[in-house]
Amino acid sequence: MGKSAQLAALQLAIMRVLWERSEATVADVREALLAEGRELAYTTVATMLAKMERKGQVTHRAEGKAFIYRPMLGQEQVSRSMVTDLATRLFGGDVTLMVSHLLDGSELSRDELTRLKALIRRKEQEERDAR
Amino acid sequence: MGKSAQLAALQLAIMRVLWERSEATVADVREALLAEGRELAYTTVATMLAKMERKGQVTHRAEGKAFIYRPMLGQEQVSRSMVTDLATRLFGGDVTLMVSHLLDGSELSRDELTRLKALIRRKEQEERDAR
DNA sequence: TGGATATTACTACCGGAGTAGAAGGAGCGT
DNA sequence: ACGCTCCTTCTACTCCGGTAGTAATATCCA
Repeated sequence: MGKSAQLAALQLAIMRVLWERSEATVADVREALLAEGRELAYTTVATMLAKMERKGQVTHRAEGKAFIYRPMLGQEQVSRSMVTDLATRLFGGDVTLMVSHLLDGSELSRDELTRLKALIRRKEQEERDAR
Repeated sequence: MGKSAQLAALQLAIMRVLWERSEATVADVREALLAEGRELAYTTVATMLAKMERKGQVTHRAEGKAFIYRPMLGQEQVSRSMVTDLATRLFGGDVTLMVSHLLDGSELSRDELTRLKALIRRKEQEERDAR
């Protein structure tokens, strides 16, 4: 059973950067966050990464003077556990309720709707195969 | 614009009790939480409710000796904002990704799948109407 | 009326997220 | 060799969620 990995806001933002680039220095992460509107001191990012390493969420190796950080949690794993956790806490696990709120809370392009239908069809297929 | 209402774990659990009963005393809330496995001291629940009142999440009126608390946030409102907030933080707002993880992370009955299809059809309809 | 009981009010504490300054080391250009 | 810049390390502080004890107060019952 995959352990439940909950990440707080900034931690998640940092992870997203690491996931995107596979690995990154403190400066890299900081710049990426800056580009999305989060102005943080260099040391703030460094401190966070150190704390996250202590918890096993990331690792680093030294390369020259700087540290290069890599994620230790998969995006899939984190996403899945955070999503299902929220679904549980909010709706007692009723997925349709969750999806319903998701749809209501956001504008959807026709393209996205098409993709959603495809997802469901695939899921139905799996369902059929399983029995 | 409905403001984004984020609730932490215990706060949400308390809210769920209030939503279910419309209103409740501290003892009521405590008992409900106890019934779902959270053993908390009476004063813990009271403190939490007081803190939540300071933030405008609940109100109370005195009736006899005890306070009766009522929620000040709608379940819809909170659900929607928490779900869309997570979708943003996790997938940059890509709803299909979110749904995808939701589907992968849980077993779905044929019934649920049917309901999901209905949801999407309804959404397509809205989309069409809107333009 | 007086004591037991239920309820609120106040205060305190812990841990974790988030934030950042100050200090110290390493490398580089000139 | 010197100073500048980039980097890590250490330390500290604030805020909030969660948790609960103790004190004060109201209520009810015998």
